[in-house]
Amino acid sequence: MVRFIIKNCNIIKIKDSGQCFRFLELFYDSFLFFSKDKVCKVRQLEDDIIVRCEDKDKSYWLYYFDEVVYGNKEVDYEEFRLKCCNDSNQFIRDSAKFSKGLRLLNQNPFECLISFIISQRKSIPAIRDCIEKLCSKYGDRLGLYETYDLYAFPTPEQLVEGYEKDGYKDCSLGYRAEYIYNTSREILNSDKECLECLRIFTYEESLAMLKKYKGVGDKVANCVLLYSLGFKNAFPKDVWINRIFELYFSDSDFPYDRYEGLLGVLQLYMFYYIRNKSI
DNA sequence: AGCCAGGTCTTCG
DNA sequence: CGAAGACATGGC
Repeated sequence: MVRFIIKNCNIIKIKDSGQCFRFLELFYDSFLFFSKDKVCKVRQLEDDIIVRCEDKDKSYWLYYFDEVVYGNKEVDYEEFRLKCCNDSNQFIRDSAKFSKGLRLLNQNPFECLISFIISQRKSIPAIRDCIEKLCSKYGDRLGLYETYDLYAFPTPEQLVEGYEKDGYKDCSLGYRAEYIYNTSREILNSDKECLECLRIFTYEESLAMLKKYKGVGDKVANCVLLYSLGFKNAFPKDVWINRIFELYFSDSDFPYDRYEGLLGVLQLYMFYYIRNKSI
């Protein structure tokens, strides 16, 4: 096991930001986070987090928490947030003030894609519930932590087999089951984990390729680009963002230019703020 | 009972 | 193009 600190990072805000679904609350400041077939334990300090994981997974989790970025330029989150705190629009200022320590994650692309296919017309607790059912039913069992059985996210192969066996029965997926099956099958049949390759294409190219999967529209595709493929300028527009635009911005005066390159971080701040401010 | 949930697909003009 | 309906399921 290895331990390391990530500075200026708030795991409680991250888990409430709607970008990831697989975590387990052990205590108010202590969580297990899951990604693909890996687990780590995270504890919140004042402004930083401590991560504990297997030695071999250290670089995986550093990347997951966007602390180390291969190829791309690293984001100075606090610098960006302070810039947002100076915006002329009050909603942007309030969102940024509320979001100190929040950051984007680099999730596994397949897991992210399936998760956001499930997300359509479901509440966040319902999404989490569906995903956990898929994992415990079709994913590899990782072991026991205290009283919890831990499972990996299913591989494309496991999801293909699972649907052909029982159609994801009892996973509450409804009409999404077929979307998940078709997507998993296409990915399995197209030269292994082609999703990772999308990093090297342009935003427009990768967006178009994701939208070819049935059940993946503009919003889901942008979530996958932003939360798993390093496209930090992707800007998913869901019902909440649309509400924000109606309430706080008159037609097309959103400051896209001012935040060009990191629009996805601003989107995260606004989504997190509108969903959590009253709590 | 009826509406909504981090939408997308199909169909029709 | 843009608008309108359909789509499974569960919670309130």
